[in-house]
Amino acid sequence: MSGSTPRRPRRHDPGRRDRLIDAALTVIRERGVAGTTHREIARTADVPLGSMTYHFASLDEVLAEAFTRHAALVARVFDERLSAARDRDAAVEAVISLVSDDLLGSQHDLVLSVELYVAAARNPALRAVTQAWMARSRQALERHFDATTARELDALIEGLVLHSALSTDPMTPGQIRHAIYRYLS
Amino acid sequence: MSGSTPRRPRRHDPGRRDRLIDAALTVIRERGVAGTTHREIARTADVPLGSMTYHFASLDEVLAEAFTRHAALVARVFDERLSAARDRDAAVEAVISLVSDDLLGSQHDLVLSVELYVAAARNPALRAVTQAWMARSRQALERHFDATTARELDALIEGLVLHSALSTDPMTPGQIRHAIYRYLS
DNA sequence: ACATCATACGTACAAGCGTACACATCAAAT
DNA sequence: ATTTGATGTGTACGCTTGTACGTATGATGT
Repeated sequence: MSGSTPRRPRRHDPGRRDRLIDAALTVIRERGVAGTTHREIARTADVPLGSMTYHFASLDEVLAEAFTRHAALVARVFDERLSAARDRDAAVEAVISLVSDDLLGSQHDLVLSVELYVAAARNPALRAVTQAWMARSRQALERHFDATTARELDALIEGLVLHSALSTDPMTPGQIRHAIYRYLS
Repeated sequence: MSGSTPRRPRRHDPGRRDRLIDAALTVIRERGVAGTTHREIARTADVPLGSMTYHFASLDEVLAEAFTRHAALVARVFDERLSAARDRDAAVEAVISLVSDDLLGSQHDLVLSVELYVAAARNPALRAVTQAWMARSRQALERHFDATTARELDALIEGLVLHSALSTDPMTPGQIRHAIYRYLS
């Protein structure tokens, strides 16, 4: 008999704030920023609504933290891939793999990035997140390319990924490789 | 004395639907898709709220029509610039001017495009609009470049514009030119 | 002059939202 | 054992939203 209602035995769990940020990312991925609400995040993380206002001052704060985490994750992948390359040829291959495997591999995360761009266009706090992220990926590229090339290459990558992700007919790894090689002459 | 309340003498005006779509575009530019509501559009166009539900079945329909119009406007600029070019060199200059002057010139319209991308990621109806638009700009490029080059160049343009628009330190026309020339070897 | 009916208007409503806040709970300090 | 204060919970409020719908209006065909 006893409590058939699934109890919520979760008093005092440290790291709940972290889980909420992860839940927020999940919700943004699935429903977009527009569909991201306190209630939806709480439901996803299986915590009561009140928990949101306890841990965050506002919904904007949640969004900012979620995007910061997303940016950090993507930036880390950039760093790892590029720091493993030991010469320029390897760096070029790393970039191609980055685009083909990491960025285009997970459609979800790409949309997340574009959502961040849009949100940043309206919200100055998020703008800082976007810029820090851009700066970091450019910096990773500068390990192997001069500053101008890094910037242009970064833009090309952005365009290829965006174009690809929104098209019904995404670019194949071979086409990605072709475009990058052509740019790098 | 008489009626200090500004009257609304606007019975029977044909083309109101069109004006509403324009007003919607204005609102999207200024407040983003998230801040676009029936009431805000009505206020901008100076028509009563009821007029919205009379002319459009839903808010999504308004958004779709607004984005379609935006896409058509941008595509037209592409066509005009590129059809005026008579040889490949002129086409390259046209592309550079397109990016530097038309796209980067109006910050607002750029954000509008990115908003469309995001909206398209969630809404299949808008996805069709985005794709038709992409197809058309690629087709304009194909007047002067082979299909592969057109696609890659289109992506590069997208990346340059996006990157530039979101950066505190946008690219100068000179930098745009440099990037495009480098890609086109 | 009159009837008709597409067009336009104002208002109301249910749903969902962010946020506030009083109360419950429990780990740690005394 | 008792106190205390941080942490967690449930509920309620005020607001905005999309949309529906009954009524008003006036151009048009007769």
